[in-house]
Amino acid sequence: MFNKETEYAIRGLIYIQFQNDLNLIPNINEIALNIDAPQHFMAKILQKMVRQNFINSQKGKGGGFYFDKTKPELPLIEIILLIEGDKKVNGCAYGLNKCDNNNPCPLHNQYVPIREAINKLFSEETIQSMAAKSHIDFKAPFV
Amino acid sequence: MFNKETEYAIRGLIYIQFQNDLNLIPNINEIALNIDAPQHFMAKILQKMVRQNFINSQKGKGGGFYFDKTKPELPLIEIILLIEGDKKVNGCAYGLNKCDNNNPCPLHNQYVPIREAINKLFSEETIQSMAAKSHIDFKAPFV
DNA sequence: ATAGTAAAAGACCTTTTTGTCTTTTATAAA
DNA sequence: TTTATAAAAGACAAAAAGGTCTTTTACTAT
Repeated sequence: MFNKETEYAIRGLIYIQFQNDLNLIPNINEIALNIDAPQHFMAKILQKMVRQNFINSQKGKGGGFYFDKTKPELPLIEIILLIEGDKKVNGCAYGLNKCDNNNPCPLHNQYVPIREAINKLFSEETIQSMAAKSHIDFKAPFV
Repeated sequence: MFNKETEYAIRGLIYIQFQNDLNLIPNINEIALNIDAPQHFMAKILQKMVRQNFINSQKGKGGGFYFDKTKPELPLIEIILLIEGDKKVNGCAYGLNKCDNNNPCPLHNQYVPIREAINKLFSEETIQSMAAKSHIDFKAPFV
């Protein structure tokens, strides 16, 4: 469904939120280890998240990553759009650049409702709602 | 939704079927041109389709590609599985290797019905049913 | 037969994605 | 104020996806 970068981003953010809920601020090392992502690749991804203001970071001893609790929840779709772009979520499955009700590709009519369901799911589901569904035993479920 | 190879494969096969319906056997040059794919890349893809027995080919003057009319219709899912593999269509969106009702990822319950709808669509829709929905004016809709 | 045509095959190249390594900068605790 | 720590930055490398070019093989129409 998603590429690696998006997958790591989602898992990493959920891990951060999950730890934040326990009043902890995890660092990259810990995050990468627990969500099974390459450490430095994960670092780059989280830098991007910080630049986008999805999360905050703290340098130095005791530092790490955390969500601003005063901000609204972060829907998955924002992460997907940032990393994979609009085509991933609104593009034509057949590859037409303009594909709509007036100019439908051979898949259009059947595909549209599915695409809408996907959009709905990823707009409603947030990092916070997903963190709440996660297990305490977060470790190594990706093997 | 799909990678380039799958997209070209689907479009190419539909083009072939569409021309076959007019009693024509298109060659690679014509196919690539009309579906807006790179010629030699398209050639490789169609070779794969021939090896899988999805289509037949004919070398020499007047040659090209065609479907065996005595065979059943070709569902999209077979092409997708061949090129992108099972994960594309049955993988966990969150990246778990085992994700099921007993061991659900935070997206599982909401994602499963969508995945099933996608599977249903691509199992029911065939190259032949899509060719039947295509326009005579096949050319250059991909710009 | 043979000449022309079109697919098959395979070597090669480019771009994107994924991943690694090293250096720099900021911060907090001692 | 120094030291340890952790994020930021950026150069580099490997692998995968996407694409090109050339040669070989097979076939068909003449």
